[in-house]
Amino acid sequence: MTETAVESAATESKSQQAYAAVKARIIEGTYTPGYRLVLAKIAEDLGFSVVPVREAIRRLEAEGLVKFERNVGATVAGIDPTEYLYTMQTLSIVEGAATALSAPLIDPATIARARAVNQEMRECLEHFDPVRFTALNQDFHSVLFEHCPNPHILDLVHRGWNRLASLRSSTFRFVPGRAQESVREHEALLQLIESAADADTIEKAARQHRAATLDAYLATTN
Amino acid sequence: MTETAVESAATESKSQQAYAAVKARIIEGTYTPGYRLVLAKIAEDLGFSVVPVREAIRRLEAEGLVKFERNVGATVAGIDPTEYLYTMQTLSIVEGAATALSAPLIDPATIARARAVNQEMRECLEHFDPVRFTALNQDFHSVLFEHCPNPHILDLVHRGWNRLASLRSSTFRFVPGRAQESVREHEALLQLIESAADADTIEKAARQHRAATLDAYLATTN
DNA sequence: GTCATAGTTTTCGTATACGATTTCGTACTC
DNA sequence: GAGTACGAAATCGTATACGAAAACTATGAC
Repeated sequence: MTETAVESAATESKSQQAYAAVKARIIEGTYTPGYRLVLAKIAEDLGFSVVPVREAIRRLEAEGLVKFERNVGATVAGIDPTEYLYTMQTLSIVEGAATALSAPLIDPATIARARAVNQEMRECLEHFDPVRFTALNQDFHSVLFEHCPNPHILDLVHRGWNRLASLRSSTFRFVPGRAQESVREHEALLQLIESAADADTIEKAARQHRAATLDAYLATTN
Repeated sequence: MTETAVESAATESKSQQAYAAVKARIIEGTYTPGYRLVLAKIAEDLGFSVVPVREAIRRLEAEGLVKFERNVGATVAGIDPTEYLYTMQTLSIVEGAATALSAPLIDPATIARARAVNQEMRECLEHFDPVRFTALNQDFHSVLFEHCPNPHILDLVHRGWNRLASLRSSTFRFVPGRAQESVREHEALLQLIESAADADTIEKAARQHRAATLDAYLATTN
């Protein structure tokens, strides 16, 4: 479920390849926030010309991963705490909605898989492996969203995740105190889904799950 | 508040101009869904070369207004009823959230302005002016969102609106029966905001306001 | 009359080239 | 020593050009 680096078949356009390559580098942390993305340099690294690279960068800009300034250039976006707040708040809303929409379509087997992921997360806590924990956290929700009936909302969720991923090596980090609660909330969420709770209850729980992490962050800064 | 056609100052990059121009044409209905956007042709129309046009089209694709297929070309997106459902559902969620977030920041003067817009909408109903009604409807919500504290969510709202606008001349239309209810719901919403109702109540009302239109549409097709 | 096939045309995809703008470094002035 | 002005370098923005893929059309076989 981890994103493979993808040196995809030549059937993909170069702009597509450039997009995937730069995006991967941002998400995996090679290019950290503030890193200057010089078109010519990236083009040379990837082995093709600037036009497709430029297109890729603009696409990343549309997703909020890159900040582009006219006649100046592109940089990896966003260490701004305000931006973090916006992203988390938005994510809280769309994740809540995605969970509520998906819940009625989740079968017991899927619940079991999600529970297995959550169990792994518990183990990560014991061995203190925050990187894997974060990845699993995303996997957990991905499992829940597998049958999400609205791809638009799912897309918004993914965009939010990407944004957060790009902030990985910045000031916004894994909060140890939250992690244990997070695992507990996951289990509570699964039980709500199993018991076919009404959409509203599930949405609130899922929303709160994300919002609590934001609150934990805000608490550390105030 | 209506979008002026904008033959903006030459201080804007051509790709930016192309983006605005094509977007405007889609939203105003010159390019209807299915219309084929040939890069070379648009470039010639606008008086510059294909590269910036290409970039503009890709940007519009990211916003969902255009569908782009490798080695085939671009067409104006989306008359698909499914797509309409996704968009409306998403819009219901993000508008609900935007309204709830904005509500505490709305002052009496703003309420008054919103009410004035709503009054105009009532008059539009009497003269049967659906085009203006639709525009005013957007204005109404724009007024409410003026102080929305989360620009990301506001951006999602605008994207949804643009998508809907692009569908204007398609099968999804002004539903006369809904319009009267819509005006009533606007007033109810204003009263909730005035009375400082809790965020949850406001969010539900705003969400339902959009969802009801979707339901009305679905009722006509079933 | 329908289907398959080959050739033509259209259109996209990307490389290269050059002009425009910004930035950075240096020298000069106060 | 601080600030400003000028020039050089870096980088972006767009035009043009050509190769590649797909779509269209016409021709022929069954």
